[in-house]
Amino acid sequence: MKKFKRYLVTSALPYANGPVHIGHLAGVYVPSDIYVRYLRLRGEDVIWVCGSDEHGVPITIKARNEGITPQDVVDKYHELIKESFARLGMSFDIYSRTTSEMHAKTASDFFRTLYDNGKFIEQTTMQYYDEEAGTFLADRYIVGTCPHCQNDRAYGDQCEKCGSTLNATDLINPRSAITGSKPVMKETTHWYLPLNEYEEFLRQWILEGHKEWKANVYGQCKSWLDLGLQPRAVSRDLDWGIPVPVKGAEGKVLYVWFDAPIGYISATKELTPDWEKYWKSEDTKMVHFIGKDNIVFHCIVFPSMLKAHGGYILPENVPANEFLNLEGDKISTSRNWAVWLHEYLDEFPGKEDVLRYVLCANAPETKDNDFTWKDFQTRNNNELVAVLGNFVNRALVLTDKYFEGKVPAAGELTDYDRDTLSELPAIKKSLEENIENYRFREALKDAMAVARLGNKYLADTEPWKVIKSDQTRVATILNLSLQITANLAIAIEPFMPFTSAKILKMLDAQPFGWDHLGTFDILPVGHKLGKAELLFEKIEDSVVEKQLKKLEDTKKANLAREAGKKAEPQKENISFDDFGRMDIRVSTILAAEKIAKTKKLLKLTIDTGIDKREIVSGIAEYYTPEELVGRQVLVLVNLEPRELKGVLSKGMILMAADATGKLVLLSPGDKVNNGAIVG
RNA sequence: GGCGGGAUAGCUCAGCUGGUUAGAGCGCAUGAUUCAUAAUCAUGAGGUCGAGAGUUCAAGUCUCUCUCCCGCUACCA
Repeated sequence: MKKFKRYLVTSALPYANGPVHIGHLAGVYVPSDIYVRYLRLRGEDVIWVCGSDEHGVPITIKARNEGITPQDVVDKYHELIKESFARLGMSFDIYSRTTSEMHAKTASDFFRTLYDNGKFIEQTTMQYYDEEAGTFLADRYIVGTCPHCQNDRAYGDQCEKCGSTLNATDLINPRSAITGSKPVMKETTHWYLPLNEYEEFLRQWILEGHKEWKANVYGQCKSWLDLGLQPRAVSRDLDWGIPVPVKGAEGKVLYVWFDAPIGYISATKELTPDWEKYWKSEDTKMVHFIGKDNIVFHCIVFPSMLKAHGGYILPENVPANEFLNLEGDKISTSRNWAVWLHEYLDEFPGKEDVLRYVLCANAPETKDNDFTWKDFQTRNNNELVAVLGNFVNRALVLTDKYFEGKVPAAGELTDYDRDTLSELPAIKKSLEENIENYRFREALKDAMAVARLGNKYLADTEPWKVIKSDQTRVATILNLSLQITANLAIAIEPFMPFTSAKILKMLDAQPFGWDHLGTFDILPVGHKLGKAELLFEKIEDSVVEKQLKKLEDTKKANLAREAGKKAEPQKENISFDDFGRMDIRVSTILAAEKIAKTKKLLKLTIDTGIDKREIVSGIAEYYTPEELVGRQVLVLVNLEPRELKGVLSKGMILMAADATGKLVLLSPGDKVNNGAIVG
C-alpha cells in the first residue's frame, strides 16, 4: 500500500444560506472530525480545511427576499455556522469562507490558468435578459406559468408545485423575478469545461484505480461515466461571485460549483505558506468528506479541474455518506424539519458529546438513516451513562474510597488480569482499521468496548468484596482499572473530545498520545487523582417529549401555512368567445392501464358521448387503474392531440391540485349523460 | 422505465476475496451482584439472511428473474 507522509482532509463547504443541522453533521462533519482527531493523536502531519460556501444564486434570492445584501446574508450565516461548529468541538485547522480575498485571487488565477491554456470551450447562446435591470437572468430569476400544472409561480429551472424540471424557455409568460418585466432573449457567452475530454482519465483513475471506494460513491461515478459526460458551464451571468477574469466578461462570475471546491485550496493557502506541500506532493493523502449529493462534483468535476490545471494531486478517497432523516421524514430547511445545531447547543448545554456520539453511532454510512429523539435518549441513558460514565465513576470512586484517590501499586498479575489487558491491543487494532477505512460506527463500538471491558473486569474481580481480606489484591485491581480508564480517555478522544478531556481532568493528567493506547503503565503509582464527577446524566422523558412537541408544532405550522396559502391571483380576463372555444364534456372512464416504462402515466379509454377515445394522463401516482374505471370525469375534448410514449392522447382530463400538490379528479355532482357540455 | 444504493434477530446495524452450529449493540426473559447515576455482570429466547430459480462438494456472500424502500433521471397536456 502507498505510504503517505501527510494528510489533507477537506469537508464539504456548508452553504451559507442557513444554519447547520444534524444531517450535515452526521453526514460530513462528525466523521471528518473523528478522522482528523485520530490522525493528530497518532502524531501525523494533517491539516483539515473547510469554510462557508457563499456564492451562488440562492443566496442572492434570499437577500432579495429579506431586503438585505448578499453580503449580509453570508456574514450572518458564516458567523453562525462557524461559531456553532466551534462549540461542537469541530477541530478545523481553518474555517474560511469563499468571499475572502485569498479565495477571490486563487479562484480567479485558477480560471485564468485554464483559460490561458485553452482548456475551456467558449460558447454563445441565447438567454433571457432583463432590460430594466440591465442583467441576464439566471433560471431561478425567471418566473412564469408552468406548462404542466399551470402554476404561475414556476421557476425557470423547476416548478415547485408539480415538481417538473423545466428549462427557462418552457415557461409561459415568463417574467423577471427582479423587476417583473418581460425578459427578452439576448446573446451571452460562457465558458465550458469539456468534461467529456476527461472521461478516459476518470475511468482509469476511479473505475480501475479506486475500486476500494465506498459502494455508493463508486457506483455513482460509474453511472455517470457510463452515461457519458457533457461539457459543463463554469460561468454565469450574475453580479454575486468571483468575476470571470477575462476581457469582455463584465457582469459574469464563476459558477458557484467551479469556485467552491477551489475554496479548499484557498483555505489551505490562508492557513499555511507551505500549502503547496499539501496540494502538490504525491506523498500527501487527500480525503474529501462529503454527503451523497456532492459525489459528482468531488469525483468528476473537481478532479477534472485539477487535472486540467495540472500540478495538483487528486483525492485518495471520497467517503460520502447517505442522508439522515428526522423522525421518519426527510430533513428540510424550507419546511424547518431539522434539529439545528445552534439550537441544540443552546438547549443541551454540556451535551456536545452526546450529540456527537449519537450521530456517529447512527451515521448513514451505507444507507439513509433515521434520527429519533427516543433513540437519542436511549443511547445516552443506556450507553453513555450506564456503560461509559458508570465505569469511570466506579473506578474513581473505589480508588477514592480505598486509597484516598491515589493510584495504588499493582502487585503480581493473575491470569485473568493478563487476559483482560490483552484485549486492549486487539481493540486498538480494530479501532485503527475501522477509522482508517472510514467505518466510524464500528470504530465507536470499539472505543466503547474499552469501557465494557472495564465494567466486566470490576464485576469479575469484585474489589468491594476482596477489600475485606486482601488489600494488596485490591490495589492491583484498581491500578488496572485506572489504567483502563486512561486507555478509555485515549480511545474516545476522536469521538468525544469533551468527555475525554473531563476524564483527563479527573485523572489529573495531560493528554496521552495514541501510542499509549494498549499499555498499562500510563498512570504512575502514587499519582493523586482529581475530583470525580459524573460524565453524563440521564435524559428524562420530559426532555424527549419537549423536542417531539417542538417538531409536532413545526408540522402544524407547515400545515397551517399550506392551508392559509393565498389562492393564485386571477389570470388575465378572456372573452366569452375564448371560453366558448373550449369544449369540455362529461365522460366516463371505460378502461385504464398503466403505460409501461413510466411512473406517472395512465392510458385511459373514455366515452365522451361523441366517441370513444384514448387519453394519456399523469395520475398514476394518485389513482390506481381499478378505481378509475366507471368514474365520470370532465374532459377537455378539443385540445390539440399529442403523442406521449407512443400513445396518441386526444384531450385532457380536468383535475385540481390540493395543498400538497396531489391531483384530484373532478366529477359532476349528479349523474349526467356522457357528452353533456360543460359551460 | 433507465442507472446507482439498500433489504440480515423486536429496533439500529456488522458480515472482507463463497467454507464449520449467521454476529454486535439496544430491547426482552432469567439468574448473579450492590463499588457505581436502579447503573453492572452472566446466561438465554429470538433469524427459512426481501421472494423464487440457478452455478457449486459448499451461498447471506456468485448469476438470473421478481417485489419493496431511498436517490438521480425520463415521462405529466
